Amino acid sequence: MPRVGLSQAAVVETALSLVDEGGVESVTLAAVAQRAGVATPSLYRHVASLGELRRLLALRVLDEVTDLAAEAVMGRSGDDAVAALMLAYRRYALAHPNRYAIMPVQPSADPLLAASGERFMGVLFAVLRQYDLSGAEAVHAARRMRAAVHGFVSLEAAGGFGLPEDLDATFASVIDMVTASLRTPTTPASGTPASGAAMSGRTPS
Amino acid sequence: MPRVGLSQAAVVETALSLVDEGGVESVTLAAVAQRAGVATPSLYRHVASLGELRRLLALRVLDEVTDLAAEAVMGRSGDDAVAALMLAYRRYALAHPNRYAIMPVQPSADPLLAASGERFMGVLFAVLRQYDLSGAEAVHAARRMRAAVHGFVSLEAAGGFGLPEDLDATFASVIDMVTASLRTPTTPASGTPASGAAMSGRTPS
DNA sequence: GGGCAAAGCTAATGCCATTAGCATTTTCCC
DNA sequence: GGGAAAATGCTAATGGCATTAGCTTTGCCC
Repeated sequence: MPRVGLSQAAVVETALSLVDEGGVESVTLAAVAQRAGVATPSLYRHVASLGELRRLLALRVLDEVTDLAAEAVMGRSGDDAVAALMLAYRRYALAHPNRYAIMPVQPSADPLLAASGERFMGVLFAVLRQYDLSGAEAVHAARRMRAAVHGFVSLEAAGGFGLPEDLDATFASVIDMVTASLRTPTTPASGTPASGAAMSGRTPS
Repeated sequence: MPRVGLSQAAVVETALSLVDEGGVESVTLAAVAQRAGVATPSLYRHVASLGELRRLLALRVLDEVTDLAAEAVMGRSGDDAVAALMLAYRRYALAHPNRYAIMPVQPSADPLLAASGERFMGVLFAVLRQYDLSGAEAVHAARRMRAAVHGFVSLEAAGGFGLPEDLDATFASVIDMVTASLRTPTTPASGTPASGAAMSGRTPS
């Protein structure tokens, strides 16, 4: 038997091609093995289980998104950096919708993903540096940004926006919405949720 | 054999309890059957397949969210209505995180979900009535709102926010971010909104 | 009380993940 | 170069699950 010369990286790569073609649910060890030209149990030499393979796929996606986001942000600051980050993020999800669908949402819960999750969060916070945000405000701001991009992009990648209106235009308005909220200082801690809704009329410039 | 007296509704209800306890992946026909006190193949009298059961679960969640959102909005308008809608939406997701995880993202694609999806979208648009939005602007606004709530809430329900800062406060700022963007008229026609920040620099490739 | 549809059951099939144990290849050390 | 040791692959077997086929029983309607 000529040995195939598999490796964990090769297994993940094969699985990734299955993700791209048919989404996560099409990733079975049987399918990966067939595509790799190997019997199913042979995969266990490179991967502990189907579950681990899935986590490795999530890691790959997280790293890809982080790399693109980090690169997009370099040499920019303020609104420009935020926009570049969000655009790069969206570009990835549109280019690889099935990959984006397995973007891990809570990487800190998995030791395998934790470090990459830190790096990802680092990029988000780095982009906020130019705004004058206190520690807690920066956290709220990063969460807003993440919620907005992830929300838009996950819906879009899943085909969730049915109407014909231009999605580029919507996303541009999402970017504006986020950057405006970063420029607008929040009223510190005065009770009711949405209390700031009262203070209207900050026009973004 | 005393007949159990199952029905599609009862099967869905049983499956829903499994969702609450262990997430969607714990919903197997075998588990539902066991909990219902019936042999697995008996379920096929009430449900066409596991796939259909999953879609019925998604329908249920979509309807529950829509009901709560619709009720929250009644008798309110403007920022107040938007805040109430978003808060009710979040309240549902926090009360039933595993249910929210199966909230259908593209209901229009499934005949079973399409009508409920329309109703859901109807609530979103109804809430925007008080703002002076053109047709296209209303679509962009509804998408922003949906992206922001869904993004925040899906991340939160999945445990995606690891830092200790108060999530109620973050969500309040998300509401402010959205309402502010609704109050701020977008510059019409002369280039897309955010064209300056968003489009000025695209990262290579 | 007889018949009929609905609701349930058992048996069987096939796919999948996973484990155990065996064969073969590669590596690496001398 | 040669041989042990580790790494890589294989076949066989197990058990869970969804699904189908075909049979039995129940409940109801007249």
